[in-house]
Amino acid sequence: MYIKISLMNEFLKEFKDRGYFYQCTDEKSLSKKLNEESIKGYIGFDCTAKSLHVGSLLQIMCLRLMQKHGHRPIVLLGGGTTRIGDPSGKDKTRKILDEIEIEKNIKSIEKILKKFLDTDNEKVSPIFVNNYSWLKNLNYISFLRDIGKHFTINKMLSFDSVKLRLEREQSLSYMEFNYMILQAYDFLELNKKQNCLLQIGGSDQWGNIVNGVELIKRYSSNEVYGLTTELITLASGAKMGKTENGAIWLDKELFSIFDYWQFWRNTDDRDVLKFLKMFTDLKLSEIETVSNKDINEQKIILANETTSMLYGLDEAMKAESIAQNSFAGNSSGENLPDIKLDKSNINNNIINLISNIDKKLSKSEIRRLIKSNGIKINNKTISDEKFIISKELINQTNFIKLSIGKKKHYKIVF
RNA sequence: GGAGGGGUACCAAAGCGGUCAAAUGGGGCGGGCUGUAAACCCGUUGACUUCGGUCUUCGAAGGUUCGAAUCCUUCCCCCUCCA
Repeated sequence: MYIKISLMNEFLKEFKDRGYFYQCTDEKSLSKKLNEESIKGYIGFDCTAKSLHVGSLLQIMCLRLMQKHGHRPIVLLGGGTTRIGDPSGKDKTRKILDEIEIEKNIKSIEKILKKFLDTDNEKVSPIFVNNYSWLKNLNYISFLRDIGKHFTINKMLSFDSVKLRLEREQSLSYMEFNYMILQAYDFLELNKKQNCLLQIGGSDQWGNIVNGVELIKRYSSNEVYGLTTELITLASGAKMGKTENGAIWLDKELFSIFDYWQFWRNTDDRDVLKFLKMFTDLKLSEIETVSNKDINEQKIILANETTSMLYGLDEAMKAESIAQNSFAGNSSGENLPDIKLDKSNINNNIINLISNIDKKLSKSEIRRLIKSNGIKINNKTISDEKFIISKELINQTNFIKLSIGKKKHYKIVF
């Protein structure tokens, strides 16, 4: 298993050095292959949501890394498999989405991926495929005969995705049970049509990936490879990219650029170095230099790198200056993005005003916030829930600054 | 198909006729300490409120009762064992 460093392929080496690597079906042979030629490799994305979130970022980084080393990524948008639902890591059967929604999701997800990937260089530009195009026409009987015969139930039952579900006594439908076969079939299809030799996925995809590799071996005797990435565990034990208020979306409509920057800025000390390696383009040698800096500076670098990768340098800089401005003591909030409110909010009650800004907050919650000193107007704590937003509060430049807690600041323009 | 167990707030889990808007833990939120970190401490965690209260919640629908998360009936869902 051990490979001399000198012989190890550059792509694989970086894959490991950056902490992506979890396991590989045949590392030595894959390394050799990658050294010999430029190959195509694929990653499948689920299309249950209208956007991707930070949880998919590692996979996206893998696609970028392939490009960087001259290999061509295939992005499989699971229009077909999303109709089934992957049981891996799930306790319950997911909602099954309707077709129109899935198609919509696919389009917007593709758009996001294109922001991350190099689409100009023809040799490595990503190939987008939708497995619905081949899955929809499958004939059940011939599929069972050609593909189904290569799978034994005995083995399928031994895969974690199935085993765990059964052990926990949660039901697993026959439909979901078939998911792994379909994913294996996807790989076969991509191998046949695109000569795709590699599938990358999260470590929870190992079973599905191995199935594909073995199916191809049996079906066509081709040798293909599977590679999985480390499951990202945060120091706090929480899941990466999920907060109480929802996912960290890679789409400014769903999650603002500033909040995205803030997400990275607020990284746990213990995760900073790991994230710099995983989610930035900084060279490992640069990261070493960075890691000697003050921890908060490191976080700013991390936030700038990740934000500019998705939204461009200008936006990242803007976010940084907003942050500096709103967290540096008694700033006026000048640089915050404008939130326009109707003039009728002048002379309105503070509770109504906040409720108009953040629809998710109930009035009871706002009252609670006021009681516990969580609300500020122009940096002054408001302790009276009957407080009226008077004209006098609005400053020369025609806005007021509203702070909810320590981290949420709004510039309200009338 | 038969026998049993169970469905309680974001999650887990108590309650088993009134004192239950519902113990406790986790999570979340706010405050304190700090570094926009962690750990720790405090508060809070159904909605609306003129702060007096009012309204809606314990799988669903009915019923008994002055009064139900708690008792009864029917239905739906989950699990275990037997066939």
